[in-house]
Amino acid sequence: MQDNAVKVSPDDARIDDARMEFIEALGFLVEGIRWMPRMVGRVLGCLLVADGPLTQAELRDQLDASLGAVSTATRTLLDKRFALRVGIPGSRQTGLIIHPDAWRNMEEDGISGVQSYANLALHTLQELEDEDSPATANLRKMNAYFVEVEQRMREILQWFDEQKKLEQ
Amino acid sequence: MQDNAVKVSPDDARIDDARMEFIEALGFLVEGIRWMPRMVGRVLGCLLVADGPLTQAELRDQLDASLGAVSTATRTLLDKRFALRVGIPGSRQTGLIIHPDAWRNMEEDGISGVQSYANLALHTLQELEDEDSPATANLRKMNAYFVEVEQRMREILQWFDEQKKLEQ
DNA sequence: CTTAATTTTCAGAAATTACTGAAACTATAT
DNA sequence: ATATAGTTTCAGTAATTTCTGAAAATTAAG
Repeated sequence: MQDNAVKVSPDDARIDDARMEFIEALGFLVEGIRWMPRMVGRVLGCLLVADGPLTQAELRDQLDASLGAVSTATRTLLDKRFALRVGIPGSRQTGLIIHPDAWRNMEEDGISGVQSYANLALHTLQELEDEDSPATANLRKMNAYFVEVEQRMREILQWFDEQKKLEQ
Repeated sequence: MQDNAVKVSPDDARIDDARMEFIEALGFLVEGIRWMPRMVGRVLGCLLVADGPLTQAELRDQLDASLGAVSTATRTLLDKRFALRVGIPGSRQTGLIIHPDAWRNMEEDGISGVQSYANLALHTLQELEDEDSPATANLRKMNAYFVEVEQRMREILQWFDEQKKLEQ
């Protein structure tokens, strides 16, 4: 039927536009994170809106980038446990998918950064031998804040674990 | 008394070392944030371990940096509401101190970043017209995560407000 | 083992970032 | 009003980042 063929194509195109917009927008957001080039965000975006594993060659085609850039971005996502490799039986290709725990892993990694700030303040407080000055008051406030943030981040990890339980 | 004079001086030196270490360490931590040069962290560090307002000239001396770099870092800290200007009566100098709500302001700013991620996922979901695919499942998980984080960050703002009430 | 598809690594180029030092600007004390 | 201490801006430079494209390495099928 002609009607059908005419109708489906534009729909598909619109969906592709939405996905491409998402990929580029995520690229910009991720670029706002240190040591996260835009390409990392774009590859992450591709994995998020893909309906199955993607090879690096497919990512290169979708993003019109070099294989080198895709490989580097892929490594970053694997290192950060945002992406996962999956084998494709009967093929020497390696598929990439979004890690099932990508966001939980992101949260987990964030905790160590927050701890660095908390520990730095605490360590300096100890060096200053608890004298009572504006400086030590500042450091105590700094430490209290980052300890509080860490606590909340741990609660988010628990939230993930409860979610997972509910799914099963 | 000689004993006193001999004893106090090394103590002071040790304290200064501790402060300088703090300043440099915070420089490195802050350098880990996009669009935050190390100098911003160092100036922030100076303000945190200072026992009173500092002028830009004093910051330059402590950090052995150029006035230009100090001025730019100062502007960044003022824009982000990490630092506050205080007038010094009878002087044309402007003092800089750590903002009393520095960490609360940091948290507040962080929320808009998290919202960007949540909104991007939601917007793309709407564009994809709630089809039921792996892609939309990914986007729903992404949105749920960032909404959850936003909620926790708002709780931290409340925690700050409660703290402030207790202080008074 | 050989071959071919795929991935990684790396040199070089382009773009960006962050500093210095000097000149321009601002504001206050006299 | 003037002089001067203090601050900002900006051109130039050094360092860093991120990409491309090609060569090297890896891996699995035949």
